[in-house]
Amino acid sequence: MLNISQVERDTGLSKDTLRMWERRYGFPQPGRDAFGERLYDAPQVDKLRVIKRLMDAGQRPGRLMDKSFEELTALAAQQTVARADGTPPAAHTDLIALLQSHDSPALEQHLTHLLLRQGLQQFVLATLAPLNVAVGEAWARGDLAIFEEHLYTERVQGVLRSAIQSMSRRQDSPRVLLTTLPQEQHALGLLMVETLLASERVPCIALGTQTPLQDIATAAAAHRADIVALSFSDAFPLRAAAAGIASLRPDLAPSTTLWVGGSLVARLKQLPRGVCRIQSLADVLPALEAWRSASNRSAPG
Amino acid sequence: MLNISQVERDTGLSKDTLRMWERRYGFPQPGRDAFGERLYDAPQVDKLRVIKRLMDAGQRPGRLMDKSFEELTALAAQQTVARADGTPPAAHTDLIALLQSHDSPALEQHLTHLLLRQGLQQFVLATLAPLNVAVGEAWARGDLAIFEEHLYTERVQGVLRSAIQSMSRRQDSPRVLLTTLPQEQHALGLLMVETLLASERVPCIALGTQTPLQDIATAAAAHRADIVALSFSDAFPLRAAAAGIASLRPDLAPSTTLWVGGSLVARLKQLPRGVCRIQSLADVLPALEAWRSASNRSAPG
DNA sequence: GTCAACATTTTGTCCAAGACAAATAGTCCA
DNA sequence: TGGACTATTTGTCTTGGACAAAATGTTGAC
Repeated sequence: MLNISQVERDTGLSKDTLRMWERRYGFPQPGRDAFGERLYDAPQVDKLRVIKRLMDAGQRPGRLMDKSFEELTALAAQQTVARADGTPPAAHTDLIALLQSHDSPALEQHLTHLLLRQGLQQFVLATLAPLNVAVGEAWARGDLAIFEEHLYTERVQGVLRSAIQSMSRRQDSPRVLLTTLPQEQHALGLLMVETLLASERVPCIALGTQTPLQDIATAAAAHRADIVALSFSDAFPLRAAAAGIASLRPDLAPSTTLWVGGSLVARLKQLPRGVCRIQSLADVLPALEAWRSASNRSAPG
Repeated sequence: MLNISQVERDTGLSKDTLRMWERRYGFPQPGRDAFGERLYDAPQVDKLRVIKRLMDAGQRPGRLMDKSFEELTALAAQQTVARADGTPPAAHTDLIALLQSHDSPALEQHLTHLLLRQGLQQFVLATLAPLNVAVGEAWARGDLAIFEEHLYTERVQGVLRSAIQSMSRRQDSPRVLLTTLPQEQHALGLLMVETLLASERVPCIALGTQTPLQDIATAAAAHRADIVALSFSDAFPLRAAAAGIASLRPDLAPSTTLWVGGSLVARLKQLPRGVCRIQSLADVLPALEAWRSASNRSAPG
C-alpha cells in the first residue's frame, strides 16, 4: 500500500493529477489510512502505470479510465504492433533478448562487437537509431522493464562516450554546441549526434541535457559556436519547443546556424529563418557538408 | 519572472512549501500575473536558492527568512570556509579558471593529464571528489554559469566512462547494482563509484539515475546483485530518502547488502539493519573489502 | 477534397485555508 | 552530563473551486 507521494514517484503522475482523476473519473479509488490520507493498493498503481505508458504514446486519459487492466495492456501491445508493420526486427530482437536475459557483460560485448564490425557511423545509423525505437516500443508494450531500458541506455552511453573520447579532433572544424532545453531529459540523441560528428573529427561542445535558454545563448557566444544543435524527443511539449526555438534564434549571432533534431521536429510546422531541421540522424553529416560549403562560399579560403 | 512550477524545479522547494512559507513567514512575496498566479522575480529566487543551500547544510528556515540576501551569502560563505578549512584550493582554482575560459579542448586535456599522472583511484579520490564540491560552491556563489557546470559534468563523464570501458573485469567479483531513486538527477557520484570499482576490476550493473523503487528490487533479483548501491545528493529530500531506503531494504534479498552514499547520507539518522552508510568516496573500497571478508566468512572457499 | 478558422470538450495545474504528524529545540530533573 | 518531557517549528496532506492550455470537432471557403 502506497501513499500519494510514493505513487507520484512511482508513476510520474503529479499529486494534483491523481486527486483530480479520482474526483473526475472515479479512478483511482484509494483507501484511507488512520489519518484520512490516501492509500493506493498495488493493482491500482499497476493500472496507473499502464495508463501513463499509453498516455506517453499519445492516448488521452478520459478514454482509458474505465477500461480494465487487461484491456489496457492489450491496447498497449496492439499499438506498437500496428506501427512496427514492415520493419525487420531480426537484429533488434537479438539485442532485446539479451537485455531481457540480464547478462550485462554479454550485452556490452555484443555492442562493442557490432561497433567494431560496422564502424562508428554505420553502428550509429544502422544499428542504434532503429534499436532505440525498438527498445522504446518494447518498453511501451511492457516487454522491457524500466531497469532494462536504463541498462541499455547506460551501456550505449559507455560505448559511445568511449568511442568519442578516443577520436582525434581537427581544429579547423566548425564549433558545434550540443544540448537540449530544460524538461528534455533524453541524452542519447545528443550523444549519437556527437558520435557522428566525432567520426568526422568534428569536436563538440557538449552541455548535456536541460540547459536554460538564456544559458544556451550565453554559451554559444562564449564558445563562439558556429552551430547550435538542439534535440527534442517525442515526449517534449510541442508548443514549448516552437516557442523555445523562436525565442532562442534572435539571441544567437546571425552567423550561427541553429540545428533542431529528434523525433519531435517532424511535427513542427514552420521554422524561423536560420533554423535547420534535422529529420533523422542520417541528415547530420549531409547538414555538416551543407554548412561547410555555405561557409566556404561566404568566406572562401 | 518565474511561475511556481519553474521555481520548484529551480530551487527544489515544493509548491506546497513555497506557498506555506509565503503564508507563514511573508517570504517569498511573489507578484501576480494577469490570472492571479504567483510570479517570482530573480532576486527572490536567488534568495530562495541560498536558503535552500543553507538548509541543506542543516539550518532551519525560520531563522533565515528575515535575513537579507547579503547576510545569507555571508553565512553560506562562512560555512563553506569553515568546512573547507585545510584543503588547498590551488589545483581547483586552476580547473575552475579553465572552465571560465571556455577552452573546451584544454579542459579535456587537463583532465586527461591529471588522470594519467595520478592514476584512476587517486584521480577520483583526490581530484574529482573535492573538485565537485568546489564547482558546486562556485556555482552557488555565482562564479560559474550553469552551462559551465554542464560542460564540466560532460567532460568528466567522458573521461570516466572511457576509463571504465577500457578496464578489464574479473568474473569472480561481487555483482554491484548502481543507481539512484527517482528525483535524483546527479549521475556523477554514481560514475565515480563505478570508476573506483572498475579500478579494482569489479564490474557494475549501472542503471543510471532515477530508477523506481520497485524496479530496483526487481533488477537486483534479476541480476542476482550482491550489493545495491544508491547515491543521494544533498538536494534530495531527506525524508524521501529515509522512506525510500526503509521501503527498499525488505524488498531485497537478505543476503544483498545495501550501500547508501552521497553527501546527503551524513544527515540520515538511523539506518535499517543491513544498510551500509558510505560517508565518502574514500569509504567505497574499504566497504568492498569488508564485504569480501564478510562474504568469505559466511561462505568460505 | 483540403486547409484554415472557430467553437467545444478535455485535462492539468493553480489557489486558498485548514489540519496534523514528524522533527527539532527547549526545559526540567536526576 | 544525560534522559524524559513539553513546546515549537515545519512540511505535507486535505477539500473544492477556478481557469488556461491542449486536443478534438465543426464549419466554411477555395
